[in-house]
Amino acid sequence: MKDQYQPAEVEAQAQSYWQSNNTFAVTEDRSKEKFYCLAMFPYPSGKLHMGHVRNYTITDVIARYQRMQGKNVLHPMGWDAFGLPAENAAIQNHTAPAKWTYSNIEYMKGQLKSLGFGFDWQRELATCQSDYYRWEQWFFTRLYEKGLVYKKMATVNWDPVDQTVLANEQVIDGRGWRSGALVERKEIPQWFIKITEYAQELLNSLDQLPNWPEQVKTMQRNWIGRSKGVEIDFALEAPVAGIDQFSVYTTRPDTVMGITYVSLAAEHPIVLALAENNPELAAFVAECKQQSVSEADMASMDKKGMATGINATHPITGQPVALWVANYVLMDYGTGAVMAVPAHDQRDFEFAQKYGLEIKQVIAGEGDLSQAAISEKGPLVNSGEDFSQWDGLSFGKAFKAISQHLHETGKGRVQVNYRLRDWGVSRQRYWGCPIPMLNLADGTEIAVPGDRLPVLLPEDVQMDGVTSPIKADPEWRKAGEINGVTAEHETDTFDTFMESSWYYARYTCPGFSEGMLDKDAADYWLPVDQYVGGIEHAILHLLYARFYHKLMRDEGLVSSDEPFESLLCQGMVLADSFYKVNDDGSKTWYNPADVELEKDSKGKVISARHPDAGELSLGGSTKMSKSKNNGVDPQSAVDQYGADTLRLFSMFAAPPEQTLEWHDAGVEGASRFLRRFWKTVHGHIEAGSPGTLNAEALNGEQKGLRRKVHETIAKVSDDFGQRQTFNTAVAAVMELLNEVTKTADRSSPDGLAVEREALEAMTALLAPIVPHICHSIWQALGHSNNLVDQPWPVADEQAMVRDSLVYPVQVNGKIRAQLEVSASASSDEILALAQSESNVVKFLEGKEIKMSKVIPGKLVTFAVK
RNA sequence: GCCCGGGUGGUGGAAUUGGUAGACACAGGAGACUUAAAAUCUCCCGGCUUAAUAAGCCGUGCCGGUUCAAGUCCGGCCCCGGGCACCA
Repeated sequence: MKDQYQPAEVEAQAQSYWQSNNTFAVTEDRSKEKFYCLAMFPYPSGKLHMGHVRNYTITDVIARYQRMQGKNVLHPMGWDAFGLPAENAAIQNHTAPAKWTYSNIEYMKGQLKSLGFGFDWQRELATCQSDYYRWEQWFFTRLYEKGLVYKKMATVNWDPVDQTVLANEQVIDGRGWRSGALVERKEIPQWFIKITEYAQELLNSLDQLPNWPEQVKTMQRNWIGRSKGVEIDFALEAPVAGIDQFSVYTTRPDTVMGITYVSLAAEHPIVLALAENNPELAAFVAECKQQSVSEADMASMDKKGMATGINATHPITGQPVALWVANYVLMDYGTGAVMAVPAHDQRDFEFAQKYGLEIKQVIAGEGDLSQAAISEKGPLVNSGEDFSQWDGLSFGKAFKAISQHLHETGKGRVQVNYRLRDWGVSRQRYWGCPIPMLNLADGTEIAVPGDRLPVLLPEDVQMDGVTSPIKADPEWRKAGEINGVTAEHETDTFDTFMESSWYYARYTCPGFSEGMLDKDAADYWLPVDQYVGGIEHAILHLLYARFYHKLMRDEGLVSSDEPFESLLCQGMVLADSFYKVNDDGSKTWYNPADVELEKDSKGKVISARHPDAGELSLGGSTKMSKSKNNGVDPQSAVDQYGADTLRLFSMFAAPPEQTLEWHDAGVEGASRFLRRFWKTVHGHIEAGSPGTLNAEALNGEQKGLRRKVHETIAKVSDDFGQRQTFNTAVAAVMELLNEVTKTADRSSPDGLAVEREALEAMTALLAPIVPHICHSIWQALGHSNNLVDQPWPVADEQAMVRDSLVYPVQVNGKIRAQLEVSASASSDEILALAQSESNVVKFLEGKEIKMSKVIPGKLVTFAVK
């Protein structure tokens, strides 16, 4: 063993050992318990960032820990390779998205290998390869045949200058990111998958996921948003373009007597018909179209409306109700019409105040109706002469009575609704999986027949920055004739969530060419035992993957109901961001690595400079992202300190669920610890051969060290296996090394035996986190087996027994003394001793003891008056 | 705006079921070793009272409550982060 720790050499040696022994390749070994450990696969954006390092270190630690428990562990890796950034990069760098993507994959794969992650690389897959996406196409055609897929008009962001559809991310302050033109809403035909048919099951089976964070389940429940309400029909006073009625949905039928107007979406057929003969209304409709489709933008914009000039009839009172057009009502959600009760809904209240509409209280409650709506539920009031029997009813009773009345008069029905909307999977972009549909000259469409799959995406293309190459190429569209009718390929591609919704299943049989999944392999490995990924995926990705799993189950491809048995959502890795405002008001973001910081005496950043750009503004600590250019490249840390140091630091810096604010400082400490560990082992080996450990023959100090060893084993096992708090596990091992350095006795064989036991335990406990250095040390300690397969150490209860305990003594909740007592002392004995402690006596003197108690193993407490 | 999290020393964090707030580190300070530097080692390190110790008081975003005891539970607020369906 060398006396100096040399990470580059140690890491190269361990990595080549694993590679030549094929250590991480696994098969369906039915003699062992399986464990499928999965990290969310990366988008190949160019380089790894700290979020990746954090994510894959967590799964690698869990995978290696489970393997040391004797399990057959699958830990695969692949690439979420389709997506928008490839198109942008291709335009910028005058290359093709495929070429850019493949070269990123190659580079990032090298980085992953240099970090020593134990992936089974034989199972690597990239979603942009046709042997992957062909099965996604096949599956979509199956869903189409089953009636789970349909086409409808849906709204997109339209850039009128570039004549192109924009992603929400590409709309900045209502304008297209490249053209700067005001974005418009546009309706185009798009494909949808009926996730709403599975809404109830997706909701119910959340209850069968005890190992998912409560936070994520709550978010998904709210997203699905099951509600029970009433659909109510409104008749128009006079038909408009043949339409004589419309419907609204409400969860508050108890407030119907307070309806004073109804809001329609700008795209509502009634509004469109009226606008034809009303230029003012047409102008307002056009104005409503000039905004982004994102819900966040909708909710934060100014609420605007305009009276249509026509009335509907209140379904119960028969009174006229004014019809308004409002910019916050969207045709895509629900019925495109909303009943308004300004007295009991805050948004309606603000709208009514702005336009001077009637506010009619029909629910009793605390509050001032000239200031705000009373939105809490309460007893009904002002139901009117004909319906005075409803006055005083609670919400539940009113719901029943009013929905019953609507049902009997044929003007409404109780209905369960979901906030969840069907999954729109059409994208008007090039770098994605072609949607396997054929558009026929007669206006109908059919699925691409199985013998014509896959529909290949050409990779050798030129991007012009505006039109998708497959949309621009008439040759690509040509699909011959079907039953004598000319057919053309659909030129839209799939949402990339389609690929990430089933990759976890394909890892079980990545080379299978007979079908989407090899059922034997899929049934052996699935469900995933531990899934780890960023909290930002808590809703969309995880909901779509759960949905896909149920679709695959119903197709007979998998046997389980849920894809991910246990979920760990790591917090985001944040980094400081820095920008400069350009002349046109846009911002240029500078990478933290290139920014010089000036700090005050307390270490707080007060200003930032860039060598070229000069003084910068502070953008705060935000999620590492391309758009803010604040990704931190882990490569420099690997080059300087080695992979183990980076792995150790990223596990030590914070618990996994918590956001991690990245600062370079601190990595040094992890490196120092590894050097000390190496040096201690080296010194121990130089000191001579240990004797056989004889627990009975040890002196007090040796017993003390041994107790610490076994306490640490117990603590780390709990932290890895149950709590998943890797930071405290590392801290516990650091404490043990401090103890070894301080108290190890190298002058006797007994002392060396205790130290040997401590160092071997530390090596095994740290192996999942810093596998390279542990691999070397394990060999240096005379072992010839692969540490990866070494059984996890077990704490010896006997070694942890204590002779005496120290109790803090509280009087009225304040600590007044520390009391050392024999471990066998009774509560009464402990109380008596505590009462005679001089500093305790001081606070008990002349007072009446109201309560005294010993909490075994914890503390002694008195309450006095 | 709506849904979900978070806020503890100069910094990252610890405190697992209401029971010793600040483990373990980073940064900083003092010293040892060294011709010097790096590395390493030792000690100090929330605030206040005190020469110092003993000891005491205050202290976990803010305000209030429950309890012998609150970082932890309850009510109200402030700030920060994530998601909001076409970023992945």
